[in-house]
Amino acid sequence: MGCKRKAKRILQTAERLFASGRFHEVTLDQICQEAGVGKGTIYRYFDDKEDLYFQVILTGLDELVESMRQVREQVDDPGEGLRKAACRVVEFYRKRHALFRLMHTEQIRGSDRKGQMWQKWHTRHQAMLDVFADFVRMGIESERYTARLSPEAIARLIGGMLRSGLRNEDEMPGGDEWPAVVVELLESGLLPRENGETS
Amino acid sequence: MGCKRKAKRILQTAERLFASGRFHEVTLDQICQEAGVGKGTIYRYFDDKEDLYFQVILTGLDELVESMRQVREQVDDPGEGLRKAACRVVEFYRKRHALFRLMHTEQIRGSDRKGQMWQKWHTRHQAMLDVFADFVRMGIESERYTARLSPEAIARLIGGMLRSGLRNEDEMPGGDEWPAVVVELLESGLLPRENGETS
Amino acid sequence: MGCKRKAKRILQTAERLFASGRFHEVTLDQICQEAGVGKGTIYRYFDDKEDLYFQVILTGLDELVESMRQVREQVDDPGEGLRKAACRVVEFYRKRHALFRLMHTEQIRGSDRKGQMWQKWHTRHQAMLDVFADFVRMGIESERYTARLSPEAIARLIGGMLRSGLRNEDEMPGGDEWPAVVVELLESGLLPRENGETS
Amino acid sequence: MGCKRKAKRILQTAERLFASGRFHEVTLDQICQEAGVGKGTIYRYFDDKEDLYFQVILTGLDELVESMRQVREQVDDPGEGLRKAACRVVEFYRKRHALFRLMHTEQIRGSDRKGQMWQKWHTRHQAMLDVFADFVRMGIESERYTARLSPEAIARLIGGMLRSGLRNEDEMPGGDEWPAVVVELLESGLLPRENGETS
DNA sequence: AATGAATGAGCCTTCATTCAT
DNA sequence: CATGAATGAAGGCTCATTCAT
Repeated sequence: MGCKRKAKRILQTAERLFASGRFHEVTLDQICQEAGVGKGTIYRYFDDKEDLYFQVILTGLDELVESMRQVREQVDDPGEGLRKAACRVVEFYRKRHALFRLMHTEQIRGSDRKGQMWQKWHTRHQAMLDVFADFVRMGIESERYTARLSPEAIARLIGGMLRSGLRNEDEMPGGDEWPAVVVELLESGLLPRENGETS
Repeated sequence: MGCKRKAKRILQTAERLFASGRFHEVTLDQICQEAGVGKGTIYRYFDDKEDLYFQVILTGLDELVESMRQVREQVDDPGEGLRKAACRVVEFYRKRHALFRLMHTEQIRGSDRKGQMWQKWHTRHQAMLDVFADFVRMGIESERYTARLSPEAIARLIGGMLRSGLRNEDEMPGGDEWPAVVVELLESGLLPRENGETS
Repeated sequence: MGCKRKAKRILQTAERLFASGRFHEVTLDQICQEAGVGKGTIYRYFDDKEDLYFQVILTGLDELVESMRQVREQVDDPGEGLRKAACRVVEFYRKRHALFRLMHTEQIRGSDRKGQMWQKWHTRHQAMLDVFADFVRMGIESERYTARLSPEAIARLIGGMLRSGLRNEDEMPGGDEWPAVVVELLESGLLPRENGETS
Repeated sequence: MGCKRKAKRILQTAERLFASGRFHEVTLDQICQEAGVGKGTIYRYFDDKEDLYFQVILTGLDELVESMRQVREQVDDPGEGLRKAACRVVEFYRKRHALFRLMHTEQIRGSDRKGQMWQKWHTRHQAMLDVFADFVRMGIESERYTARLSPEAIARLIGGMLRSGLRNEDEMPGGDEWPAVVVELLESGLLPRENGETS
């Protein structure tokens, strides 16, 4: 039966609200009100407010990770892979704008339940970055790329650039191309090349 | 006389505590306790908890901006400028680790007082990025650099990479060199060069 | 069901406590404690402490006004009407001694929410005095009374006398008669009459 | 030396401010600010906030009592005495409008220091009313007045009427005459007289 | 004597959580 | 299962009072 329908509604509403304000500025009253459920219902599906918060994030990240893995399986060329993956990330966060803010909140390390949650966040975030890292590694192993940094480090740098780009899309080139442009910049660098071709 | 001494103490304590937990997890009791001042004293120097929070951020950013501007005035070469500026940012955040978390929290836009605070944050953040953008522009105008992105956009990308690097310094090359390495990567790109020189 | 039961309990307790001390001397802790409800419950039924305060007053005044209007509908003779109305006022305040203090507190004029509350207070207070004024007007129109003051002014004077009497009932004639005696004094005056009849 | 100057300034400012809001709405910061003295200075002349509050009231009442006693010594005729005393009260409160609100606040009975203060208030208030009572008694003893109420009770009634009149001067006859008119109403009554003359 | 920065007890208010219906 | 009235712990904030200068 639609017993998970309500959980879904709660998650969606929470995603929207948590994105519009800080944790302590969003009340469970707001969430259950806008989700159209009773306040107690939240506690039937989630342990507490913190749990709901993390479920929103983890559920979202799961979708993104799944989407990224498809790219890795479908593309062989490192450059194309990085570009597609980058576009995939940006597309995802454009649609789920609310999630964007949540995902990149600084985590608090700890050993309690909250710490375990961040552990899960870490795993998924890593899984997403691994797609970038895999393509970079592929490029290095095929001697197409050369770099003084590890694939993992480069993956993080890509992540950082995409994040900055998303936060300021108005400064980026229009359309859906900018993630590709960013990746190409990383491939070619700022210094002009003799055989200037990039892709 | 040391009439501002207390305000300083409060700011420092608040910086440390706000960095160790989210806004709502830090109580004014903690702050005044660890700062060694009475609770009311906080309100002599700051409007309220929110104001204190912002002052911590803005005060920190001011220091960083000042430090960055020195680089711009001391260095002429674009590449060296970018490297030094990048190192300056990383050095700053290493010393003020606590500030790092705070500075990159997602801002909430608004027209009220909180919105005005974020406006100020924006101004300072922009001023910091402008140093990067200026060096990039310098490089482009001297035809040393070539890029399909605006200097401002590239500045943001650098900022994003540094942020990612700082959050995962263990994955970056050891020592104080990695910011320079990151800048060099951006300069040279991943694709191998015929005349392999980098800087 | 008894969903308003708690609000009633809160109002009654607040009436008693507010009457025993000034606004700032009564704490919500006292109120909810003595009312046997949780502190948060107060805020389910009232906006804040100030609102509770005004609701106590307005609710009480409503009862009095209702009681007064009955007198106006039941009595035709001006003198009898004034006497009965006066007795009604005094009886009411004797039973609701706590309310007496509250009702005659000086109001603060203003245009904010507090001002609106006092506006409501004014309306009800006026409605109560109108009963007196109506009887006086009736007496004047039937040429039974003659006066250099408007019925409204006389109504206020009656109100003032009753207030003074209530505050010092020990100086007034015993029993329930003194309000009637006061009205009769106003009717006949202090100067002796040739045909000494009073009522 | 002018060491009492400051106390005077504080009293005057406090009188104005206490009249403009309730006890808890007036802060010592406001008072010392508007009085142009340091906050600590208040405590050199007054025990605490409560003490200052009462000193404002008592000081004012003392002036009024003094003024009333002059009337009693200068006038012999009961009617004229009552009229002059009534006018004196109204004149006083017109000039010291701020005091009016304070003087008629309901007192809280108690045995502590606050209770002692109200005791003093009572003494002065009684002294003021005694002037009215004395004239009434004079009238009764000279068989000019006849009444079923004691002179003290009638004095209170007069006080009550004047209070009501003051609170609603716009409803009273214009000019300075209305206190006299009120007293004359009490003398003559509402019922028409055969030999209609009043004074 | 005068000042006003500093204090901290105390209070209002919020809101996550519970549980009777 | 769902609800939302009730709860009370917790925290932001105020302001009377003190005391070093």
